[in-house]
Amino acid sequence: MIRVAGDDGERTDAARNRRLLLDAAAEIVAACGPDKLTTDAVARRAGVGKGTVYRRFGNRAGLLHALADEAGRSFQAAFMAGPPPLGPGAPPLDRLIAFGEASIGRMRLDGQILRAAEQRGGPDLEHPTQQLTRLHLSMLLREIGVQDPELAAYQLAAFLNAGLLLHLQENRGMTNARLTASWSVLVTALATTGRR
Amino acid sequence: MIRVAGDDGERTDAARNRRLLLDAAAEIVAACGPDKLTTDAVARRAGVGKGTVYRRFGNRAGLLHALADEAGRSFQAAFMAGPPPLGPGAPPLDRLIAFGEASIGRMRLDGQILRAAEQRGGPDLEHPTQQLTRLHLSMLLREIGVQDPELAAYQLAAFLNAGLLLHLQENRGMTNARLTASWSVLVTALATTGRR
DNA sequence: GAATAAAGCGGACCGCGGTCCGCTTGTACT
DNA sequence: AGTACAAGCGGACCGCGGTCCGCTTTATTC
Repeated sequence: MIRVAGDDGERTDAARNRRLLLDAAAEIVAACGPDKLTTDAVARRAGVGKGTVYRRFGNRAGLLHALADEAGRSFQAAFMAGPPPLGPGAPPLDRLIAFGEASIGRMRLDGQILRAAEQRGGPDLEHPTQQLTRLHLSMLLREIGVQDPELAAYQLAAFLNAGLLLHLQENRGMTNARLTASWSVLVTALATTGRR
Repeated sequence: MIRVAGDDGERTDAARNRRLLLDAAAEIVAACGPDKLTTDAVARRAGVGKGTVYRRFGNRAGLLHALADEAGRSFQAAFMAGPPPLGPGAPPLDRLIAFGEASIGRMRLDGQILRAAEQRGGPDLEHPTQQLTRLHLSMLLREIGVQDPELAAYQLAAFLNAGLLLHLQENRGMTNARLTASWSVLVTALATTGRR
C-alpha cells in the first residue's frame, strides 16, 4: 500500500464520496436549514447510498460536525495562530475575553449548524473540535494560574455551547454585548480570585 | 364543572392514566435504565394507548422530566425551605456552594434520569424545573451583588447540567470532591470580583 | 336519567436515524 | 494483464418517536 500526498488512508472513491456528501449537505443546509437535513436526502442528492453516509461520518451528527468544522476552520486558525488579542501575543486574560467574544459573535453565522451538530445529552464532549476548544481554554487558564484549568475549561466551554448561546440570543433576546460582558466578568473573576 | 381537592383541571380518567404511566415508566427505568424506556413499552405496560403518553406528557422527554421531577422534589424542598446552608438562613455564597455540592452529589442517584430527560440541543432551558434552578441561583447571585445575575445563573446552570457532570464523573473519572472544589472556586470568584 | 359537548383515548400510520449484508470496486502484488 | 482481497458501497430493513382521527368516556345541564 503506497500512500500519496493528501492521502489519509482513504480510497479515492471514498474520498470523492466524502466531498460529494459534504457538498450536498452544505447545499441542503443553505437551502432549508440544518433541521431539514435528513440522511436520506443528502445521500440521494450526493448520488450515493445511505450506507455511505454512515460509513463516512458515523451518524447524522458526525456529518453536521464535519460541516461545522469546515465552517469553523478559519476560527480555529484565528485563535491558534492569528493576530492578537485572539491569537498568541496578548496577555492570557485578554485572549480569553477575545475568545469568548469571537465565539459569541460566530453564532450568528454558524450557530445553526453548530447547534444541530449537538446531539442528545448536549454537545459531543469528546469530539476533536470540542477538545481543541477546551485545550485552548485550559492553556490560557493555566497561564493565568487558575486552579484546575482542565475542569475550569469544561465550565467555560459549557457556557459557550451553541445551543445555550442561540437560545439566549433568539428566545431571550440577549444582545451580544450583554453576553460578552457577562463572559468577561466571569473570566476576569476567575483570573483575579481563582488562583492556585 | 365542579372541582375538588387535588384537581388541577384533569378529568379523573386522565389523572389515573397519568399515574399509571408514571408508575410504569418508573418500573421500566428501574429495571432497564432510562435509555431502554420506549414510549411504546411504557404505554403497553400502563395498559393504555401510545397516544395517551403524548397527550399527557407531550413527548418522551416530557415523561422523563416528570419522572425526574418526582425524584427531585425533595431536593427542591431542601434548597428552598430546608435547613442551611442549602436552605435559607446562611450567607448567599455559602448557599451557592452548598447548592453546587448538592447538585453534584445528586447525580449519582438521579443523574441517569436527568440526563435522559435532556434532549437534543442540551437541556430544555425553559422547563419549569430548570427555570426554578436558575431563579434560585439568580436570587443568590443578586444578593451577592453580581452583575447581571440572570445571565450568570445561566452560566452556572450550564455547568450543573446532568449530561456534563455525568460525563466528567464517569468518562473522565473526576471525583465529586474535585468537581465541588472547582464549583466553589468559580462562585467564590464571582462573588469576590464580579460585583456590580 | 337523557341529552350534549368536550375531553380523552388508542392504535394504525408516517418519517427518519441507524444497521446489515451481499455485491462491486479499487489497490497491491506478480 | 491477471489475481486476490480488503475496502467500499447501496438500499432493503428495523425500531422508535411522534401524529392523526374516528370512537368512547366523562361531566354538566335540563
